[in-house]
Amino acid sequence: MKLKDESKKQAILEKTIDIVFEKGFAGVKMADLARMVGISPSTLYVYYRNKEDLIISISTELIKNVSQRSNKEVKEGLPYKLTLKAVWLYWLNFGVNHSKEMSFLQQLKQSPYYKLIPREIKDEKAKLINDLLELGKKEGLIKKVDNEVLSAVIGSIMGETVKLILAKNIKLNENDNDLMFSFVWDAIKS
Amino acid sequence: MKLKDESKKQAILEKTIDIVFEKGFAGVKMADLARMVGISPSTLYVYYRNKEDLIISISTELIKNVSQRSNKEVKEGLPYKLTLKAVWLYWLNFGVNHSKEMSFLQQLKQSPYYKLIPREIKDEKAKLINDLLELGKKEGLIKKVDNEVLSAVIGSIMGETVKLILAKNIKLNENDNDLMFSFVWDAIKS
Amino acid sequence: MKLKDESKKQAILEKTIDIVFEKGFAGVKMADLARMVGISPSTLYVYYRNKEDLIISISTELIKNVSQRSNKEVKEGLPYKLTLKAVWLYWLNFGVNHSKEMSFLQQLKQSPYYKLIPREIKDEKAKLINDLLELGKKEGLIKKVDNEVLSAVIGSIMGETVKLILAKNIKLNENDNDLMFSFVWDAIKS
Amino acid sequence: MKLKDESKKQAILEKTIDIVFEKGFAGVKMADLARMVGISPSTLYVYYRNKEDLIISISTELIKNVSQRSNKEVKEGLPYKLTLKAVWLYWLNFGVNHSKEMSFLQQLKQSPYYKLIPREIKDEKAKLINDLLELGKKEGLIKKVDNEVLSAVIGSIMGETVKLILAKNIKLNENDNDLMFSFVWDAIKS
DNA sequence: CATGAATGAGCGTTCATTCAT
DNA sequence: TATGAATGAACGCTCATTCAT
Repeated sequence: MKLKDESKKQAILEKTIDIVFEKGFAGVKMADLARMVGISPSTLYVYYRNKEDLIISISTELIKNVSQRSNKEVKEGLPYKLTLKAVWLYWLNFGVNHSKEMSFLQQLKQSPYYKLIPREIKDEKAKLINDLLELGKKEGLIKKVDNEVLSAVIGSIMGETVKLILAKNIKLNENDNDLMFSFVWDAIKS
Repeated sequence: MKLKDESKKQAILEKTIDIVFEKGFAGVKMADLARMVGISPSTLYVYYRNKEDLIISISTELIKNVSQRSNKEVKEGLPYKLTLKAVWLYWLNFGVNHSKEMSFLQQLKQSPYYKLIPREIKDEKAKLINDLLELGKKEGLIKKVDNEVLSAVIGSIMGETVKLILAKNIKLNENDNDLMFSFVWDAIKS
Repeated sequence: MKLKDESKKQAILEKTIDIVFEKGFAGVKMADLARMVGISPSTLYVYYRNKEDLIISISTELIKNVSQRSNKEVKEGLPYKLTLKAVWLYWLNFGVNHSKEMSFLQQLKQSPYYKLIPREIKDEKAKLINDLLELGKKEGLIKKVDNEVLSAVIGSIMGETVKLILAKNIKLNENDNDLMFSFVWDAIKS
Repeated sequence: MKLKDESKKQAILEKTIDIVFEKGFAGVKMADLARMVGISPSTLYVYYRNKEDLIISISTELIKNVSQRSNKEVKEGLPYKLTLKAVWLYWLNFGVNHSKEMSFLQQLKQSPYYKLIPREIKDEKAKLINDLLELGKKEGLIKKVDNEVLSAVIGSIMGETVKLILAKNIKLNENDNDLMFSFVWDAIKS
């Protein structure tokens, strides 16, 4: 398998996500990863300085990707609750359709690598939801609680919801969407 | 250091929890653990067949302990919401006062060891809350949703809440209790 | 080959010296060394924390050994020149009969490990000769030059002399001894 | 960076000497060297078959350079001791002013590469001093000892002297010159 | 019961070298 | 001539596990 430049980096990224999904961060072995990509272990070190750099770079790339995409879900002019719902649904769908990436990001937060990711990258990911929550609080629509608490609650509900949807192999219909969002909305609305 | 059987097993359990709290499951090294307990690495194999057996046994023991304790919190004759709140508060307090055990159980769920724990043990942990949720649904007080979904939501909110309380070093007062429980109740009530 | 404790450490020491003699410090490979001693590479790490620790420990041991032995060569009551000659001859003989150890110590000085050896160990080795040189200067017998210069000159002459004796397979007789010492004495006498 | 053949070879030579001075022969990494020269590692293989060839070629070049230069220091008609002193001083000055090259040549002698250098090149370096020593012996001025012994003594004293001068940052004045040379002369004179 | 000694299997990483362009 | 990409062969080191005592 002779792939070129960027596509090889892409392959490394994908296979790493696969491994983390199946075996967690501790299961990422450079030799295994290389074999899955179809390259020599030493070739990995052409692209990344070491394992840590590989994980951090891939994490950063992933966070940037999903952050950019979810920003596009915010349409002007919608009522607050619907905007929040749109973002929520986007993330829920993303989580269901990109469960490996979602799993990667969740496991990342509890891995020792998380603290090594540049603050600006982390902030980028949190900015959209934080802005939304601030707006909701200013309009008196949601509980006046620390953003960290609110977004942790939302995030954890979403994570578990995605896991359960996937585990039970449910297709999301309109009713399901409403139900799932009601957990969030009811939890945080004032 | 001369310890009798059971107290040595207890020491192993405690030190393992300490390590998982500080470094996660990947940080549990048989040699380190033995040193912390004050015994030889080979002695660990007198008590447990191998590392997996050690982790599984300790996890099982821990789950049994906390399950038994929370059962005692259910008093007869209280209104439903208050019973649920009592259980919630018990767990919240437990999480705050036994943060290491709590952390262990949370990390366990995402570790490769979780799937190796006997189903009956996992069920035992879930039984109390499942019974409570069934009751609530029968009385029409909470959303008619799969118990797994509901308990996952409750569990995840609690986990994050405990984390935040500990991170911010907040003492729980009556108002905080009410606020935190409102997240849960508002989320699941019908 | 099943050796016990101290004899195994001794075997590691000897084989390490052999390797340094034949291939220099850069040629010391943990796996090679282990094979030569007849143990597993990981067993080396039972005795030494890592390669650096192994080299430093062995160097320290060696320096201590030879320092102690040469101290015994100083007899009271001899004229200064003869005392110096006795020490010199002791070292020359030691160098010829323990050429591997000698080579080890010389190569050590130019290896990156030298700076990691505790100062007190290095001082111990230099103390005897420094004391002798100080005495010689006080009695007006040798050049009033920095001890470091003098001992470097003596040491370098000795090192080269030993090398040449070995290369040419010369047996030392009384005349040779006198000749070799004359290099040193003539160089430093005032 | 566009360099012509010879100047690129010169750059490789200089940077190699720099590396050996700073980190020793074991510290010469083809990739590092290439980066310092401003070329690609593979370009090194356009100029040299492999690392060994590179080291040997550079060593040979260096030996030739310094041999040629010191030959010019021998003026006809001077008394023997002064001729020897002139050569000695030339080398001492060379060692102090070209400490990197000097260090390279000294380290070379103890590196595994030394035995791979053609005998004729080594002889070329020794020829001048050997001729001088032969002359001295014929005139009955210096000890009738093997040239190798004598030149090793002279060389080792010089090496240490240069090291000490550099370490102590001494400027050479007339007295110092005399003192240092006295070590040599006193050692070898008959 | 307890352990000191030993190890095999594996991991992350380095580096001289090759090769198609 | 020059090089970017790739790699095989090592190397230092870790760690769960075994075994004789």
